[in-house]
Amino acid sequence: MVRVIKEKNKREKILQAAITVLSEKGLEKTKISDIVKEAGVAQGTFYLYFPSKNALIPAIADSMFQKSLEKIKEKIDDNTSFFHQLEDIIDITFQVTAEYREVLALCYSGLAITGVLQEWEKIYEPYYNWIEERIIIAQNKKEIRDDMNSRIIAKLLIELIEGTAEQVYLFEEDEKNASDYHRELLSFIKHSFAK
Amino acid sequence: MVRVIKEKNKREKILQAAITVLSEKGLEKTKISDIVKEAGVAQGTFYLYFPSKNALIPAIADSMFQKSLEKIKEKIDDNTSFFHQLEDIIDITFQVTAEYREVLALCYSGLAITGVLQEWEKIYEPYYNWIEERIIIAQNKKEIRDDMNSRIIAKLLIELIEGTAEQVYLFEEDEKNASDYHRELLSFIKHSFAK
Amino acid sequence: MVRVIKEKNKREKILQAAITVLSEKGLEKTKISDIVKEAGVAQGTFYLYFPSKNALIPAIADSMFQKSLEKIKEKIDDNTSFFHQLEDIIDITFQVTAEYREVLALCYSGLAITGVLQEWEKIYEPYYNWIEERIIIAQNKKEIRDDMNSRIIAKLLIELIEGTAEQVYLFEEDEKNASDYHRELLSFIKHSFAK
Amino acid sequence: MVRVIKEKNKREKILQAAITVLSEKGLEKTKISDIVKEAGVAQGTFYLYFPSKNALIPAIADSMFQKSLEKIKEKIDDNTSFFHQLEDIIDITFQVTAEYREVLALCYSGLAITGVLQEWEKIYEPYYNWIEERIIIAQNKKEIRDDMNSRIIAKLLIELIEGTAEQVYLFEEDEKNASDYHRELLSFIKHSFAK
DNA sequence: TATGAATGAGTCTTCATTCAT
DNA sequence: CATGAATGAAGACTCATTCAT
Repeated sequence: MVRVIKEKNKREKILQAAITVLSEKGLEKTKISDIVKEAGVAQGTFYLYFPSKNALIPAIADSMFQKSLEKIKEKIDDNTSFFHQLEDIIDITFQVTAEYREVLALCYSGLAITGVLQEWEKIYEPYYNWIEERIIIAQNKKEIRDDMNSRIIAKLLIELIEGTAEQVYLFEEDEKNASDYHRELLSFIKHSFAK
Repeated sequence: MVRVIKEKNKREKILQAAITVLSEKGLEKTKISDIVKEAGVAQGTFYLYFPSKNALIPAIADSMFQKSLEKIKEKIDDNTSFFHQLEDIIDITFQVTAEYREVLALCYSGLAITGVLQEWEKIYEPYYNWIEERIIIAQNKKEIRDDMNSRIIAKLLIELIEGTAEQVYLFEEDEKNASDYHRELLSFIKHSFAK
Repeated sequence: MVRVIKEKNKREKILQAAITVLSEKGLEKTKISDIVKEAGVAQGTFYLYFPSKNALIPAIADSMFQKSLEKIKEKIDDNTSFFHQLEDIIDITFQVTAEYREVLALCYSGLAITGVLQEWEKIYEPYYNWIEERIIIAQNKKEIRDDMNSRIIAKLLIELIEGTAEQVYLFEEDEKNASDYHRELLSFIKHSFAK
Repeated sequence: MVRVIKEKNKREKILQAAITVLSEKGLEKTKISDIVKEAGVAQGTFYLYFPSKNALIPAIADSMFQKSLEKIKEKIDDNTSFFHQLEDIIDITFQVTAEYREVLALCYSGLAITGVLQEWEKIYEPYYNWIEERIIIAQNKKEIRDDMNSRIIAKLLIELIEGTAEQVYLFEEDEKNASDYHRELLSFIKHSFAK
């Protein structure tokens, strides 16, 4: 019993160590030896759980994303208005982006480097679906205009929110404008959905 | 004189070769030796024009971006309405993204790798400014609502348009939905700006 | 009881698996993991029966050689003439070489690698002795000339027969000349022994 | 001019260093780093002249063999009798085998390991041809019996001489019997060829 | 005996960069 | 400016072996 828990933890342990080290040093400068040292396992053990260094990136992206989505789903109250939900989503996205900025940058670049851009789509799929649902519900409730392709708009919405959060926390030199971006973003989106 | 021109072109020749090879093979798999072979120069010659391999990425990004912006500026007619200009911008962005999809992915990843994310801002600066100007003009002309921070909205706008284009041409499996995305995007933005 | 038999066979099972895999992949590319997979036992089990990977080679060589010698001894009729016996020996040597060509190549290379060339001598000892006996008997019977060192000639003889078989089945591209070699070899030896 | 000589020497330098080190340590234990240290060049330089570690073996075999054959050809006097020539060939083969025993063992095992046994044939081709010529000449001169396939007998002859030399210098524990082997071998062959 | 997850030492190879010509 | 042979640091990955169960 204890054994099973241990086994399950070993992959997770390596993954967490990888996130830690990669966040600090970036993809190129991170050596497998750094990761296993951080994880407290042997060099060879890494290769029992991951086929290669590059295989880490999608695994991390997936892990990161799971957490974000969980956080969002758990915070959002289905009984509040669509716009209120939107605010919460933006809040959380900004928070998560701020907290994990290095890892996110890593994921973007890593997926591009390793040439598996399509992986993103698979990872995002549940998020797209979940947002689309909210949009359809809001359309049915007549909260927002209904002459839009809910699927595409879900993607644009996520793209816009995450892109803005990245703009603030990854590209911008300081974050003091975060609240301005936040406000403008919300306003921009509200107008887009307004009937 | 002919010689001088040739010499002057050598940097450009290497840059073009780099774009070609990088587009085909991706960042990790592209070796300097591939680039110089493609360019038809000696290995050492590369280092006469670029200080290092990593220095290529910003140079390419810059080159790419110049072309895009030029194309946009030259196509946009200042006398048409803001929304008409918007349509043109979206058109061109989609075109450029489609044409240079691999290079763009490369630029994103490359900038993240080399840790010079702030470079982006410098490169984009003129574009931000130019869009901001259009927004201010449109606000003054009362074409669009004026309760928005023109600077921030310029960034959001560019982010949204480019993000959507990338969605279509980099992440999506096929491009047959391009026109749907195009239409929804335009509609989304129009509603945002509407008074 | 059945269990005991099974256990006893486990070493043999591993040895056979090793022969199979090594014949297919060669020494360098064969991993212990391949062998145990083929044998259907666990990785650690290998080390219950063999102290190391290199220990396989002499074990295989020995096993191979035992079989060959048994086959030869059982086929040879002591009552026939020396030259008739020679023919049979050549026949069998050609057969065995043809059947186990990869394993033989392996044994040669393996013995050289592990630096235990002298092992060969030990393994061949019984064969040398046996051939030498035949030679002495034939000398006593005046079937062949007797001005030769029976010990040395036994070695030369074996060397020549096996070398020729290897020439045909290991080095030659096709085996269609096997019978020519066979005939020339026999004739060559006969003349050597002739009074 | 000096430059050309230098270039030509660098590959040769590495090859000689490889022979030295491999003779001492064997294939498995020899590291590229040992070879380049011995050769006095950089690690990477090795790969400018040889595609891999394994590529050394055929190159060494070839080099070794060239030297032997040259030595033989230069020593043999075409005007002497076939049997006299035979004696010289045996002499030289014994000498060369004694001198380069480790390298020869290496070549045999190495070619087997790397699975390129057929290379041997290509390398030996000129030697086979040269011996065959002598046999044919001797047949024409009626020095030896002419009811033999000169091609095959050339191979058997070489096989027998080299095999015996290896027996003496590679497998035998001490070499004090060398002259006995030498005498028996010559006698064995003479009888084979006798009319 | 049997297992197979874990170990970690060990090395081949790559490739950005340099510099003598 | 141009060359391209030479450099050598650096690290991903392998795999024989061990040992707790």
